[in-house]
Amino acid sequence: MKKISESTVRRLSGYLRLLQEADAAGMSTISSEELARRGGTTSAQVRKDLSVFGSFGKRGLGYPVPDLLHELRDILGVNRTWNVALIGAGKIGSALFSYRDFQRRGFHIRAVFDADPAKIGQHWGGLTVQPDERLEASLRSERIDMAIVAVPAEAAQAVADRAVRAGVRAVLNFAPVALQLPDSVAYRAVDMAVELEGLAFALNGQ
Amino acid sequence: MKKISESTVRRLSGYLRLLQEADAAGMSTISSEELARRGGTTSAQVRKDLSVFGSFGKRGLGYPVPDLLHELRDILGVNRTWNVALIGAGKIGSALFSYRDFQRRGFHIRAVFDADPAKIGQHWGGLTVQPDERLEASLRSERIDMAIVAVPAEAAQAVADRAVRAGVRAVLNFAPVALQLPDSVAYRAVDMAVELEGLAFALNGQ
DNA sequence: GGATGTGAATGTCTTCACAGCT
DNA sequence: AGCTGTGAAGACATTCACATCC
Repeated sequence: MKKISESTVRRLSGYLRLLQEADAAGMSTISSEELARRGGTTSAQVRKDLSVFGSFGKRGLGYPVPDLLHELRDILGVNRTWNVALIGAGKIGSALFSYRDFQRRGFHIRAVFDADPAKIGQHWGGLTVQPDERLEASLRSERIDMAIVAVPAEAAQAVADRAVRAGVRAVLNFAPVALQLPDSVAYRAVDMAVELEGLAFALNGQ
Repeated sequence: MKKISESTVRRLSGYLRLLQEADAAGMSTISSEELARRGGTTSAQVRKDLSVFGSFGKRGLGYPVPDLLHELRDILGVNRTWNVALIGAGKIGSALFSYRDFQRRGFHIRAVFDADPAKIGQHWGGLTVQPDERLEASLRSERIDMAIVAVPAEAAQAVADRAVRAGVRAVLNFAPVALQLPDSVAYRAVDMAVELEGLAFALNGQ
């Protein structure tokens, strides 16, 4: 199978959201031109992105919204449920937890961990914040697929290593540090400082 | 001046952080090899990235840490202070606000807004959460450079438009929607769903 | 000796443009 | 007539490899 670039996958996520909106709005068909306009890209790009996975459109008409929606869910792997653990129950962890859109999209938070005794034992939704020591046991018993790392920078590499040893195959990192993980683990990082510095750079050159 | 790609700028942010760590650790010099290893790239890439802006290294030795740190701050535009407004005082807004690393890095939150009467008037640090109606006036009087959009998806485009009309030149968007803004405005988006779907895609193909 | 800086080569991504369906 | 699907061209980014200098 052909290798798909990260930017392509990011755009596919964008198309998925646009199609959900179009579907909710009752549109039965949508053109590459329309997807491009709303997603901030070009129609040729949209067609190339989709053509890698198949021919979903009808010439002269565009793409049937419900079908393409289904296909994109398949492609991205969100037609199923993923078990997610939240490591770190601080400000960011709590904001992420209450972002219920996750659940709706099939990412179910099954466990929450923290090292702070004041946090341990708190009830979050139907879950109890577990102590750091329970990490390995709980990740295994809950068959966690993905770990969201939301601990201080100093602690991030250590918990990520432990999560990977406990069978986690994907990590989403919010700590401001570049984690070193085996290539077999899918990795994404969200870093506010990087984004703000990117904006500063853009403003700096006028 | 040569156009710099977004991925280059992202890597420069990474080098900046690594240099801060190296500086704190008392290292006086660092090689492209070392920066590459810690930053997850290659030494040739590091040298190419830096060479666009000048010759900062010494052959046979590497890069002088304090000098390169200073240069990178200049390049990225973080040797000065930026005035930031936080639009939306919900869970994400509050997590972002308390992320004091911003201040340390020169991004000062000068104003917070929300449309919810229960939030308006709350004291956050030295700031008072202001009503939505005050947006334009306050953005102008505080000379806000950047707006962080942390409102629900439905409200995001409208507040972003108003912020831009009030003179904001950069937008960091946390709402799960693609904002349409003039090219003159620097734009970055952080979207949890996109990241999680990227991980799901990676796991899906084994 | 050792690591930078950089053209040249290679690889990847995007845009063009049009044949081919509906 | 309209819009997709796709080779070919073009633009862009990364890697190689080595002359250059401390």
